[in-house]
Amino acid sequence: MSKAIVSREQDYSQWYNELVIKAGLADYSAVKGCMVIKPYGFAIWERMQRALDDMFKNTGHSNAYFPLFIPKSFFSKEAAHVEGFAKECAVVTHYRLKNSPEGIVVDETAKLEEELIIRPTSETIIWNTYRGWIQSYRDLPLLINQWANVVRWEMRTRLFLRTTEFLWQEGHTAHATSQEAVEETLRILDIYTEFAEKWMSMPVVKGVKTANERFAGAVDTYCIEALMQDGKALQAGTSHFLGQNFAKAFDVKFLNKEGKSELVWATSWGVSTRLVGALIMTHSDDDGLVLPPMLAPHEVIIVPIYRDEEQLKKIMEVVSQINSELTKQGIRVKIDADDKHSPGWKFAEYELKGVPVRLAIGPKDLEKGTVEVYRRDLKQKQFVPQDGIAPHVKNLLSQIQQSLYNKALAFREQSTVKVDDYTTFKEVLDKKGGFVLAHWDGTTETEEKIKEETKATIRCIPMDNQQEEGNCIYSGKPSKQRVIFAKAY
RNA sequence: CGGGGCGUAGCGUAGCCUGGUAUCGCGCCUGCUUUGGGAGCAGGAGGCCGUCGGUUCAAAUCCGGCCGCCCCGACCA
Repeated sequence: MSKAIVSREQDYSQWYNELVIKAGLADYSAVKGCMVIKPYGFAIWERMQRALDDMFKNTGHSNAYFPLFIPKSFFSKEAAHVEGFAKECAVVTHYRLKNSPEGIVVDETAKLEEELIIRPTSETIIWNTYRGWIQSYRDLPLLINQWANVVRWEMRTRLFLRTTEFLWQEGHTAHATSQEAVEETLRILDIYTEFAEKWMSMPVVKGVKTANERFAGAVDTYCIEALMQDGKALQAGTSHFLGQNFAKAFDVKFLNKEGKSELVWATSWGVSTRLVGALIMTHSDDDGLVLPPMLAPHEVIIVPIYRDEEQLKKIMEVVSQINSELTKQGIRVKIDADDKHSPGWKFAEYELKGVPVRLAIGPKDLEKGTVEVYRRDLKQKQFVPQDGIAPHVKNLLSQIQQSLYNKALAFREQSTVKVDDYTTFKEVLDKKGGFVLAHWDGTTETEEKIKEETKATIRCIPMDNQQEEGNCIYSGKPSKQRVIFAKAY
């Protein structure tokens, strides 16, 4: 089977789909809109989970687990929240099947008294629970995260980027004061930023969503926005300051130090398996996946090259030695001494899978005491002495991690333009895409109009945005700052 | 839900217009030779041509219904 994939230039979305399938990250499933995450794809997600989980734990959060099902009545308690999610909820109405002449059918006598919603997010069930957990200021802050699956019945799906069921983490915290809750919201936004930039080598813009793009039920939604290689923006994570909206809806109060009863302040925040899609679209090329070492299931693949068993044995002595040196440095190594494929096949395969560094060791290396070192991102080969290989590779991996970030950042910078008139605005979005920095009058009406006419939305108002007098690109009304417009995933 | 495309071996496909024994490549099995960029040769296995119905002596091919998937758009992380 030829595993060559279509080029990005030819058809970007086909490139993406083929890459996901051929690199063995995921498969389509028997259920429309749902995917099977295959071991290699899941391994990447597991590395993401571990890194994020450590960061959450280091900032005082604990994991817990809440039910998949949410009573329908819970959902209707927060008005904006229901409205935001009502259109995409899967609903469980019955709890039994039975045999019939037509085969297995739903047993109509087994109807649930109250329908259960399959969680699209867990605010409601969690806040209903928190009511029982919080009585006094001593119970606060309550800092909880859960790793879970959620279901949102989307009209159109795309592997990792938008599937009907997806995996994520959702943090839900309760605080005594508004200020504390806002601080938490921003602390998490910083964690997401650090994760995206350090681990994924993916530069992001931190910002605030406009009213239009805000989470249903939030007072403020903060986000990190990344730019993909095709010039489209991707929201990589969100952190919400929920104010007292859910506390009001679920009557969650605490007694403060003065013995007075107050509503608690809340946050919620999440990132999902969508990040795997973001990772793919940020770094990969026409030969396949390119993974940043810190998230790659294997940082190094070692391919021995040999003619016969005897030679393999000799080469494997060197391979084992190198493997143990690398492993001692904490590097994740895979050795592929399999006889079923030729070295050439393996080279292509591990390039497709994005393994950052490949070491090839053959008879010539035995003679010369060298190793062929190949780096996936730049497709460069060099011969390096076996002596001192571990520090060399260690250094190379961190160079790759940094270089991927630099490259992605350079791309984003060159794809970010300031625009001051609507004609140019449309032209840029049409031809080039990318982030367009433009003045906006702050109204939802203008935002909607622009969206209708150009398909571009306001991705965010960047944090610490430079204040600058100007006129709205659409209405001409005065504006104090530029916001980021882009077409988005 | 609208528009487009597709359904033939595990995967990718030809054949369909103009009906008559189902094509090719990859993969798989056996053997030998190979192995530093997706190895070569020889032999072999594998098909209710998505599904239901119609037309016909005869249907992968023509006609109709249904089902499924992918892509583009509206909705959204």
